[in-house]
Amino acid sequence: MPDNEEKEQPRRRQARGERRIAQLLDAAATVFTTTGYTAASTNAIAREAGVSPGTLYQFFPNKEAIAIELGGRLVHEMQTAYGEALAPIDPATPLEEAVGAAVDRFIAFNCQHPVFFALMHGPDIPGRLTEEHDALHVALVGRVEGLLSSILPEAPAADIKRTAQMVLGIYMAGLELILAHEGAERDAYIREVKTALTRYLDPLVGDRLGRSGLTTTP
Amino acid sequence: MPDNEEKEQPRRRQARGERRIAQLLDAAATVFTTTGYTAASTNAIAREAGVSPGTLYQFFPNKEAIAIELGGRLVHEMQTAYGEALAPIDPATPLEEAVGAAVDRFIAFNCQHPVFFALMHGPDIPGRLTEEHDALHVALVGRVEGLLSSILPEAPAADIKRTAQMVLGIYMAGLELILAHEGAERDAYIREVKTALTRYLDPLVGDRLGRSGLTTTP
DNA sequence: GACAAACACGAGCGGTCGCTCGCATTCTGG
DNA sequence: CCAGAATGCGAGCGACCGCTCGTGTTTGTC
Repeated sequence: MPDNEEKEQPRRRQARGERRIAQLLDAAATVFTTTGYTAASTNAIAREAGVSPGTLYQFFPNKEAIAIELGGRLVHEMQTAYGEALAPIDPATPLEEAVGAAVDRFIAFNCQHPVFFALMHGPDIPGRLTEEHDALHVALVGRVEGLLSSILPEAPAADIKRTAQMVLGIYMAGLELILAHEGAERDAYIREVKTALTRYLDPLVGDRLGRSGLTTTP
Repeated sequence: MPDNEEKEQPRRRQARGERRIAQLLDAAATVFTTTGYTAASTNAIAREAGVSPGTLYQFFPNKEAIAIELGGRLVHEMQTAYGEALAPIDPATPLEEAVGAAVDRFIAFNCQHPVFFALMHGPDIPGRLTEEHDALHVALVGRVEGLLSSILPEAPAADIKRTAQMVLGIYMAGLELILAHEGAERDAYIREVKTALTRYLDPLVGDRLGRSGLTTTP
């Protein structure tokens, strides 16, 4: 069977259809952000997009598929974002700068796409999306682990893993505070998150670089 | 109308009724923990408690009231718990001990009552319960603020507030990790949370106690 | 212009959920 | 012991939600 071009794609989208899809995803983003996934009704999404429920179901087989598609696009964008944010391991740059740059990237992304936080942190997200979120999470943890173990090659893997998880946890907690504030106060919280992460990590990298760490009772 | 004893209390509970209420609240706790508030159905709670839906509604006017009552009791217990955990400001004890003791208290509470975390962190909690949660949160932040400002009397109130919020945020993030693990790994995460909090706060109190803080470029 | 496919509509189907109501059973006070 | 309150039951009501389907309109192709 050499010429079944795709597994299933008897649908030739027109330009109008692509526009509708984007329209519906935008509407879904706002509805999901305000009410969460479960409480969001497909009729409400269609209404927000200015179309009928039937129209919505011409482009998405069910409610979950909307979240999947939306989440998928966000994850894709996120991957490029954190690829730029965490990829280059530059041992020469001081910790504060590295942390600051990474945090700034992620903050910018989450401020541009508030749905992301809402979709990925609700306890009511559909199964398929949970997998994507978990995959993204372990990818992020893996990246941080890679950075940490390149700086601390002698540390046990389990310790590295815990530290990476804590780093992400601290960042997430800070992100919630950051998104809850605006203007100058938001900037202050951004600085505070960077401070917290730097203080948490400084004793680790400080030891290696021969700086004065917080090692007690030498 | 001088003798309307209470606003509304024509209901004289029997011992059996009190037992049923406790039974229903226990059932609600398990259902809420496993499925969250919105997804939890009153019929499921009644089934879990081994009673009929009608019986449930003899003791609670609606689904929200169940969560309210359950949340109220938890908040009450929580208040005594954090009263013991954060009340005594002992400037002599080292930071690590103080943080460690406080964290241990809260961890113990949350491990005994996993509903608390589920109810207070779902995006779908009913309005009245959100108020209780917010009240508890500002109370906790206030306590931490009090502790911090007693140690750092010269620090601006806004900075103290942000630090207190970050402390709670780091703890909450750690709590999620702690609850997600068991046994030795859980203990390791408990230690990690204490480490993170200590490192975050040490430069602040370290300055005051004349220890070597992380103050850069003096 | 003709024809098919893609697009759009919205009433409504099946199902679930919160909650009610009529009635049976058990407890309590006099 | 008995009247009445408290407790218990469970079928089912009304509302909403995800989703469908028959029908009509627009778009691309020849």
